[in-house]
Amino acid sequence: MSAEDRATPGDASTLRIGEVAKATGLTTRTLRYWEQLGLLAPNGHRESGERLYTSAAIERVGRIRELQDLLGFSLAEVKVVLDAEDELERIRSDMRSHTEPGERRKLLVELIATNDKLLGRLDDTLGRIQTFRDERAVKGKRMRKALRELDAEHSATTG
Amino acid sequence: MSAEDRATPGDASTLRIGEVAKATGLTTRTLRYWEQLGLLAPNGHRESGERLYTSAAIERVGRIRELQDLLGFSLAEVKVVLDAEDELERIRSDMRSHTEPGERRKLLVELIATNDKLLGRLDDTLGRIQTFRDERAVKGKRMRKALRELDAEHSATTG
DNA sequence: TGTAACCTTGACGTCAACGTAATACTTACT
DNA sequence: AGTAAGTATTACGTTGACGTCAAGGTTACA
Repeated sequence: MSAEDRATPGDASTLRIGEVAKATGLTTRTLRYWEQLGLLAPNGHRESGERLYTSAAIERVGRIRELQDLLGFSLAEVKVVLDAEDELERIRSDMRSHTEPGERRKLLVELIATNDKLLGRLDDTLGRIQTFRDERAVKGKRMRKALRELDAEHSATTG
Repeated sequence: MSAEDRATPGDASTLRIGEVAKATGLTTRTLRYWEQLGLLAPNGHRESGERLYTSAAIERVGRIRELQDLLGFSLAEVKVVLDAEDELERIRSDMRSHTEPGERRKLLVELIATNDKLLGRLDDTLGRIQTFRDERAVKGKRMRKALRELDAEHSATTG
């Protein structure tokens, strides 16, 4: 019967959904929801229907959180990025497969465009946050100066 | 009757809510909602109750959007930052008021702490986005290399 | 073998940040 | 003065990203 299972169920590196949840700090609900959105699929299922993951899922969760929290992407946007990454991985591991060179080239060009677009977006965001940061730094200096003046005034009064 | 109005209603620089909306690209609903949250108050009202703004409101909207979109702050977090900024402005314009120096100093120290905290958060975010960006750049280079190799292979076949 | 802990699939609830619609008054323009 | 366009308030609807039961099957360990 173990031959029926897809995800090497006896394997020590096989994780149940609760284990992935615990390892990532997410809830099982979130993991199922993300699966529903096509962000994170289990490696396979047992006959009972139980989801089985590998440790790669944990890394993928980290990637998703990075995009979600760090860059403020919606899960739909995250999916676009991850799909591109997956596509790239597929192409790279599939490089000498039976796929036609023309087709492969087309995919690559598409990926490069996607990547460049993302890079542009990142640079834009970086620039704007940098500007904002610098403004803040200037304000901080002004505030410290005001504080020093206040203290000098006080010591002049009391001294 | 015009003497009853608070916000210099005949003034050319006085804006109705729809004008602010048009100038900022927001809806009037959003402006009223933000007002409800204490983020953006009109400069005054007409007797009819109509809200009246100045161009400062437009700048403030920009500031809110910056915090909201750029840094991914919730409107509650935005409020904290804006309140601090307002407080600073009040202190600066009010520097020789009747407020006690001790009190002013305390406020200033508090503002500096808030600002430093925000700066730290910004730097953290900047660093992480930078890392992410660099990863992407590396991947881009790899992709371009793969593309070149693909093209070289093809020209070798056909040439 | 029992049974507590875990998993499954629904399905309804929640919270932020608005959208949208209804009703009534005001402003602006002809 | 008439009327279209704008505004106010109130209130219910929506969307994303989950939380939280409920009912029932499965796993794992004593």
